[in-house]
Amino acid sequence: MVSFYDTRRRAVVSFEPVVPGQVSMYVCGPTVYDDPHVGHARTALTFDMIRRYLQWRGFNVTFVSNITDIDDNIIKRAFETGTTEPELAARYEQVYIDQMDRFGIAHPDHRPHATEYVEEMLEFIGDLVDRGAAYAIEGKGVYFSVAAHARYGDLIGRTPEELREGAGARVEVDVDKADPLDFALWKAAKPGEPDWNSPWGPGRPGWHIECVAMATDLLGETFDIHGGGDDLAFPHHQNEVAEAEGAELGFARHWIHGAMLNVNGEKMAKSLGNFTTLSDLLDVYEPQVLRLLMLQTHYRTVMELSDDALTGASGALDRLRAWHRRAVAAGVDQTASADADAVARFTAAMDDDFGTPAALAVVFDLVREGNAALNTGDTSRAATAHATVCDLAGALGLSLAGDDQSGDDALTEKVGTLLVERDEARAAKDFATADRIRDELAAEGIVLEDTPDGTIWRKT
RNA sequence: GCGUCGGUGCCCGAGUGGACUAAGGGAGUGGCCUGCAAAGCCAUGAUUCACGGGUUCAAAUCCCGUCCGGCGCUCCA
Repeated sequence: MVSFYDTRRRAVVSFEPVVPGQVSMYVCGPTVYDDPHVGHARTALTFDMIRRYLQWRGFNVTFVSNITDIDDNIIKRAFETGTTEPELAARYEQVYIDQMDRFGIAHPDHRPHATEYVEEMLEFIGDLVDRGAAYAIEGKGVYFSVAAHARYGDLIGRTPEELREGAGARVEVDVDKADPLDFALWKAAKPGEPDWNSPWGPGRPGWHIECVAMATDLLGETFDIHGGGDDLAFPHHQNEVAEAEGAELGFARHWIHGAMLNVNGEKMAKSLGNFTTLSDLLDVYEPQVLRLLMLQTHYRTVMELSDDALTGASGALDRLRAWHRRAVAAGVDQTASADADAVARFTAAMDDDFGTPAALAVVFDLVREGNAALNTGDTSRAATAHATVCDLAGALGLSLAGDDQSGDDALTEKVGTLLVERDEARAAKDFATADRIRDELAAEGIVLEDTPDGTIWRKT
């Protein structure tokens, strides 16, 4: 049975969806005002992995991930760059989608936008006000009353009292609020800011209310999993919980948070000068290298990004691909069925809080087994290993095929001709000529591998 | 300051009471294979898991203390 760490319950729990066989999950997406960085990619990958695994495991998954297309940062950035908020948001949303596509993150089933849900949010805020869980402050907006939610803080294991002590430690407290912990549901518009009409005057929705409105609209009042980056647990997710429960919605049954990504021991952030956009990184390293590196670290462990780590993952990916090339060249039966024992080990690792590092260890063990089998000519065992590796790696979103070179017919023909020449030279023991051809190809980035079943070539 | 998570080999990084191998990957070294390479296989690599105490028949894993670091404390994936 699938189990995972539930942030709110602070324990690994067995997972049983509300509707057997169906999983509904909502993951907080980005606020689109800048290029996505590698940290965004990690969170996206974490939930992409969870989604793919649950699907591989046989669940029918409905995956929702939003776009926050109106907020303070968007307004500020639009002003700075002399554009409008909708234009800015649309532009960066496209950049986000493009880069995540490039990284191999599957599209969500629904990608709602905050600005499409203002009606629902206003209705929701009105309900909270009617219930006495929220109050308006003239000229400022509408606030949620944390006093109405006794469990406030439970998502991060703190009590309201403890949180009050911390409130104001870094940010000035608004003296108009009834409680320092109260937060905005609706923000009154300042001059020049985009606004929507509401019973409390023109303004725009607060951040937390967006996700509650979108998640419950698309997934129902109660759904299975709510995810997001670890830094969102408080206040964002905590406030979502307060709002939803203030309106007596079942809301998320489980909370999953992905750990941050650090560079040189520090969180990736522009202010620290260690900000790497996903685009820049993928210009240097293949998407699959980054995916493999991230999967080799457990999703709840703070991960370190460095060139050494990326280079290491690149080597690991090469190993996977070399095995695949070799197996295919050896003509193993590609319709062989998977090794049930290995699949069981993989499943056990993944069922235990999505243990991708241990799951990958199973895959690499199979690669060694398969290579050893080919060394001894045991193609049957190699075929089983090959089929299993393909299945399991595929479940994690890893493809063994690598860059397809078949598209470049001219190159294929040219290399093919040279390889024939080289084979003839080798047969005649004219190694000087054979090596000269190999060197020429190497100079063009073509690496040769001689196997008993012929020579394989690939681009580096 | 308060809270929380963590410090494992040259590097990345699993493992949270017990055996089997402190997983797996990268790098290194030795061997095999190869005409030579590449790929691959085998072997080797922490007698030890920040440091100091403690509990236990048994600790990387639990407890206490110290040092160091990440994240959160209403911008944040």
